[in-house]
Amino acid sequence: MAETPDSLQFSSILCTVDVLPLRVREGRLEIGLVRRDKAPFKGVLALPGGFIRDDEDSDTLAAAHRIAKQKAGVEVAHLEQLATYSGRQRDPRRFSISVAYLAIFSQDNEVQSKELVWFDLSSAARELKLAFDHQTICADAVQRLAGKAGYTTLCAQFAGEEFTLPGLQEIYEALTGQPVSKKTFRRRLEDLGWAEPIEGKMYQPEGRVSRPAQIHRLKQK
Amino acid sequence: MAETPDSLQFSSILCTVDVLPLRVREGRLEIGLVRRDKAPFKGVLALPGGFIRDDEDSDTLAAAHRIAKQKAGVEVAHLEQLATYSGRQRDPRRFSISVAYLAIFSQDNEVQSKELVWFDLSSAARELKLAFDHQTICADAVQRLAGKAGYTTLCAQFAGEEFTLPGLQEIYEALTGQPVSKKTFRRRLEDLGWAEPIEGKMYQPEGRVSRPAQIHRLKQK
DNA sequence: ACAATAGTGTCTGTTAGACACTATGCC
DNA sequence: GGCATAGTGTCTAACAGACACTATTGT
Repeated sequence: MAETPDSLQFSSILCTVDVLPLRVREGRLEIGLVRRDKAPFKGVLALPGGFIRDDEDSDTLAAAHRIAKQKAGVEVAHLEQLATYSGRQRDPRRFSISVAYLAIFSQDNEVQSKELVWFDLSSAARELKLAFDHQTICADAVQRLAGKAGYTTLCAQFAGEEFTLPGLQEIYEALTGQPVSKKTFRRRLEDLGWAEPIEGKMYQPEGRVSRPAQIHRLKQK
Repeated sequence: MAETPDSLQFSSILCTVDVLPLRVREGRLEIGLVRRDKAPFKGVLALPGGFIRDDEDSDTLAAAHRIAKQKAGVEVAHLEQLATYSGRQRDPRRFSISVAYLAIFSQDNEVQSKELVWFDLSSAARELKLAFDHQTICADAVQRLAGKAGYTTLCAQFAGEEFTLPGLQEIYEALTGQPVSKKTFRRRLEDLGWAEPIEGKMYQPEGRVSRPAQIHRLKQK
């Protein structure tokens, strides 16, 4: 790694982190965007982001945590690195590097933020005009989420501590964009074996006239 | 992204790229490492890497290309971003960011390099003492390669322009670490449909007494 | 003919999905 | 009982893997 003289080690590269605030509402996968209040791209929709503070942040994950908390007001359930975007062209000012993180907000505690505006993620990736290369980043996120929904506990991150199987399935379908048969979904869950029922705890929404659903949680270990 | 005053935009963050030179030889997935000739970690095995030159490199991918070419001597068949590693602790000098790239060298043109020393990747990830957090990076690479071997053209990148199905299967097994039944492997390939035989072109190694194998290539489009 | 590897045909156990059925809550 | 949703049983068609078979080369 150390190939260049010390004089080169202070670079003029912009080091930033962008977060993709994500949630599932009413069966739709949504992303929270902000309207930029500064140049460049003033007034344009963008991912929330910020410079890495090498004095405050211990690493880029910590920077993502700081930015997510600051923009969303609540603690993020799960942060996961998506990819890093860079180039001399992507920021009109100069060469920039941005490490992008998926920031998953669970249905447990609603985001209360005046800054964030929520959009359907796949629409944002296809139709919205976003600042920098943020549209590309959103498109990559769609891919990643669909790919990992099946064989990881990602869906449960969106759900929160406790969840019902119909609720989890709704999240799964929002992430993949595909409907699944109820039986198939539950069988796969059974096989993976990372969920367990909370004995005797049921979920019945306000004024809903139907059989209540068994509440589950992630197994520890 | 622009939240801080201009004075903060020149950071003292070390921006680097690390490449993971990868190849398959005799059914083993190997990684090429260098022995560092400078501090920190002088004399220790490490991934080849270098600082991002914001004047020469158009982005981190270009930087990875430059470094791969420089260390390996030949053109790399495929470069793919793995992840980004960062922190105030990982480099003893100061806060550093490193974007890691998988650099796949095909069996078409052998790497001729005095600098690179080749190790079994999974052993390197488990047993070798490497500089910085390079051991973690190698472990992540093992995961990524095993995961993507099945449903992408990754194996074909290792093979090169033209390949035989037995050869491709050997690569697949090296990446996943698992044997596959010949029938299953070929059926999957058939279903995915991204390979096609080159009519009439066969492969017969020097002095091998056996039926020759049909040579294939990737379909365009 | 034989050794060695390429490539195929077929059988069988497993799995995904459709669909119909039962269960349980509130009115 | 009726409605709505939760959860299960079962059948079928597709698929994966094992294994044995055929094919093609050089000696």
